Amino acid sequence: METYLELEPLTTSQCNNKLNAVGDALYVIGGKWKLRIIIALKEGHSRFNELQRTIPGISAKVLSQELKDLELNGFLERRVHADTPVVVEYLPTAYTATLKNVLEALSEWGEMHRQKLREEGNK
Amino acid sequence: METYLELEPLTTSQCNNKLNAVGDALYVIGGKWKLRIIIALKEGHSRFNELQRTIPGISAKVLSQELKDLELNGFLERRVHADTPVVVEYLPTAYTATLKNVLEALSEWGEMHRQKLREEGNK
DNA sequence: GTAAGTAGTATACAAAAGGTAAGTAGTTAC
DNA sequence: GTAACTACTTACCTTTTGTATACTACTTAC
Repeated sequence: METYLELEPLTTSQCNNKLNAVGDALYVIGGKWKLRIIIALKEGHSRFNELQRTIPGISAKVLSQELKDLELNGFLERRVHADTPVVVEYLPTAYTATLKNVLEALSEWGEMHRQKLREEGNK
Repeated sequence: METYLELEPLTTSQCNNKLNAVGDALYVIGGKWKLRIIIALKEGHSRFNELQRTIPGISAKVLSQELKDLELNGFLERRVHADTPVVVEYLPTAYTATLKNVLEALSEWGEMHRQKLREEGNK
């Protein structure tokens, strides 16, 4: 369509692919809690109440919803141990490991951004 | 606190830092549209209606809101050319460039995820 | 028996995010 | 003058997300 600007590195369709890919990613790992939960899982927190304590501000209802969502999308396995005290474990799957680069990039950028805000606050 | 698992690479405070950093990042670039708009800006689309055409599904209201937000957070510069037909340009700033790794990681992961979904659909 | 911990669900409500449709105010084209 | 394009704003509505509180059901501790 309108490619009237001198330097446009991507074609319209390539640009749309990139837009869609980022959209797809945000669709499954976007939102306030998904990545936080995934990080907590990767750190070894596997029990419901433990996760709720680890992630500040999340309610039982939202945690429950998000865990179901993450299970549906293949990011975790819900393992129920039907022993005397019923214990439920949420464990990250191999697919979760594919998010490594995303998590690193986001966490690095987030730290950098926080640093920037701190500096601006001191002005 | 509970470091009962054999392999826990981060301390509790390091884990919290990571959680917070990702939270900070999602706070400014999360949501349905922010990254899409940033990508469109980086592709050289700079005018309001052009952006609206480039980003499928966004309304004028939401685009307007998000542009204000992005400007406040230093991701773009709003340049008004007060010539006869008033032209407004939205231009990505140098700070936007710091998102490079984040965008690449997200777009790569998104493509991979889409591929996975396609394969599962064919089963 | 009472309190606290396990893993949640139910219910009601509030707030935030996002979407629709129309309007404004000016310019340009025919 | 009428239609279309520029860059939005406004009012209203729906959907999503989150909060708060209570409740189930079972176990362990005192």
